[in-house]
Amino acid sequence: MSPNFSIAEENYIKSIYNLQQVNDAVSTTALAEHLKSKPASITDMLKKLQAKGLLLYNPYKTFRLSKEGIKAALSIIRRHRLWESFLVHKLQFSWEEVHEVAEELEHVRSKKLIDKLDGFLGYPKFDPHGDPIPDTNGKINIQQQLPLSSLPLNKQAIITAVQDQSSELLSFLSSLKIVIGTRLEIKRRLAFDNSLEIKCRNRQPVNISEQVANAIQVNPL
Amino acid sequence: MSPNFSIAEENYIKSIYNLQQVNDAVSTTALAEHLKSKPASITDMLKKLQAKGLLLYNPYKTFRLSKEGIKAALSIIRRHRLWESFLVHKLQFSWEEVHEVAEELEHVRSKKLIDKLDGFLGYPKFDPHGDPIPDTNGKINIQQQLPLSSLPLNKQAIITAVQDQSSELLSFLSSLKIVIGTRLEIKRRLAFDNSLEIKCRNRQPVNISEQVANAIQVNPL
DNA sequence: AATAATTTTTAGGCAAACCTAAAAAAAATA
DNA sequence: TATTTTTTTTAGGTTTGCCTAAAAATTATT
Repeated sequence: MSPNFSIAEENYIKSIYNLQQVNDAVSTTALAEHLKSKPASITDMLKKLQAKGLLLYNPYKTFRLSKEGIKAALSIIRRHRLWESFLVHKLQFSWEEVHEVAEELEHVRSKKLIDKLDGFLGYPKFDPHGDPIPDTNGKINIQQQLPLSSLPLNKQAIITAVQDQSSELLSFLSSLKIVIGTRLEIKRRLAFDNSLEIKCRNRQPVNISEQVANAIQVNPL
Repeated sequence: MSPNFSIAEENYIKSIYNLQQVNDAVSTTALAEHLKSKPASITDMLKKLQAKGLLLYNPYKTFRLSKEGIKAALSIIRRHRLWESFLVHKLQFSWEEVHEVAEELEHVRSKKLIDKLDGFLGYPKFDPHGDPIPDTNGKINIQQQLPLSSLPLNKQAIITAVQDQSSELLSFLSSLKIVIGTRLEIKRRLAFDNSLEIKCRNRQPVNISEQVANAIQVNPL
């Protein structure tokens, strides 16, 4: 008897989950931006989610999902990622265009459908973006994390975190379109300074220093 | 630029389409029953649909979809029937349990998704219930209708109508679990009385008289 | 044709999910 | 610490889609 949430609620739950993966707790403004809505609307929904026991929330403070909320989030994320896999592997959608469609499909709430789809796809462990797919029970493969500098040559990996107090590095990387979630591999390792030539999907390779590579955490696929 | 309808609107359009297939025009009460809602709610929506040019409607009279409305209906029905096919043929859902899930999937409005799904399924002409699937342009195969008595041996067909004033025949047939929509084929034709041995899917064959076979209209697959 | 019964619409409300503008609280700064 | 700035919440409003109860129109019956 897993409870049923409205589409709006599901979107909030998923967004909060995604944001708190990065920052541990979420602010009203951040969530409003993520959902392209207004802070006042967020407050409305926070109260509803808290009343349902999905959210740990004190007025004027940041908030995060409860155990229950995380369970709900993982089930929504499972649906999303399985549909993305279906779209790419069965319907030949390209990697970039699946998100929007999966965003709609994920709201079809039939456990049987999703479990059958999972089987049809061969119980994939990762979606086409390299993100892990939670299993029927909501268990998600803990992402193995290592510094980019220790990633073997030509092995694909996803950026999971960037160690950076100043956020200078973060903005440098994001100017290169390298952000958390970006999939990349190392094409070359230059011996004289240990700098790396990295390649993101279909983009031109870029060169980064050993120090930067040490600060980037990745999850090998 | 096909216009986008809300889920509620789509459900109304589809129900009106289905009802007017039987009766040519639809009444407020009939639609309310079909949608499990109340007549007053129907009136509300009728005004909206008329304002959008989807409905031919005069207050206190029966109504029907406009050209535009039929076009919209066919696109929704296309989605529904393709998803039903997917569920049965790819995910091994049984024939009876697909409707509910397809009811949700049909509201995912991505033409590209549906056209790709169509290709993935091999451009099926009929859904698992035997109902015809409209093509990308909304063209639907007109159901060829003939009396069961003229159906060739071993050719599958779907019952589309039963000619019966008294409804005595209808209740007799439904006691045999033979209703509109039932899929069957003729296994034997007995020469001495022209009675037929018919077989429905995985059930035991039953025998029906020539008169009954004349009253049953079918659509060969 | 007049009246009764049924069907449909109108009127007024409700809940969900959003919004803007103003008030309150928290955080940053002088 | 006091003040300013930023963030969050409250108050009140909108739209969509539904509801009930009463009024109006249509249909059926006498």
